[in-house]
Amino acid sequence: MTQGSPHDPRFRLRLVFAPGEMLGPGKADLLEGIARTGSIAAAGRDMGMSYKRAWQLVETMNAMFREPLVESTRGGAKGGGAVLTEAGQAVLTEFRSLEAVAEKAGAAHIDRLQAMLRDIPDQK
Amino acid sequence: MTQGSPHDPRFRLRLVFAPGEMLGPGKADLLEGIARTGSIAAAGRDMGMSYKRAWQLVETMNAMFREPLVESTRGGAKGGGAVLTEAGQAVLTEFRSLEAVAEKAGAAHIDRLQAMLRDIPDQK
DNA sequence: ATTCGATATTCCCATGTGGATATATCGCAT
DNA sequence: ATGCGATATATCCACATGGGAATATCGAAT
Repeated sequence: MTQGSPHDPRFRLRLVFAPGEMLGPGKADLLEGIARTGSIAAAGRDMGMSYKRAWQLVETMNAMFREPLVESTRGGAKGGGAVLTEAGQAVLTEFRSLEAVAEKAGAAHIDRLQAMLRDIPDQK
Repeated sequence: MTQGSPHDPRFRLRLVFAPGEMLGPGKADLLEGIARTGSIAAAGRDMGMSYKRAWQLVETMNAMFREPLVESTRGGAKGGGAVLTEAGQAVLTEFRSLEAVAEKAGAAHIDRLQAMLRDIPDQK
């Protein structure tokens, strides 16, 4: 009887398309952060991720999809920044929807599994 | 238009109940292997996993659930062995069902994401 | 009593993942 | 011209994860 809001921390879903080509919560959160902050560095900071790692994730995402998901600019008044491309928005939306429908579909199973745990965590 | 049979390698789902308490494809495969072979070591070998790791996974599973999922015996004619308890069977079945319904529910989203890849992997 | 095969448990080490750090570059604003 | 802030990129290193190997233990069968 636990209802899964957009981000249920219990439920993690990852798509493995090929070795080294995967999409999961980490990259999704990063895309979200970039969309919100307009910066790779700021997005990384917000989720306690080093800039190096954040940038690496962006690089692999841009490489694995037909069109880049993140567009970045250097220099300028604010030093630069990054924004989601149309493809980036689409991927993010699609993945979030996937998470939502998948978890909703499996909610009953998740609840039954959780009920079998020794110490049932605070539901949410 | 890709149909997800029981084990679609693209789709990986993990439940994170608490730090150190998670259930995903690895443990599920191991449970399956134990049920099939009647041995922790054999199950580990079958999936290229060291006995040490297989045993560790069994240990954590037995610890995190109210009742142990795997019951093991030492000594005897065949040296010993391991079988799934009723709880073990239930957890395995429940998790496989979860994977199935979750993937089926998200199939359209998965296909759309895959279609955006640079090189579309061999569907299956 | 000895053998046998699997579980149980420990120790050491290779590996790689990612953090920290340093540096270079860019372009607008002042 | 200089400063600033973010991207871009490489190098070094701490740490955790897990493999490999070694050892002990168990219980039925011979």
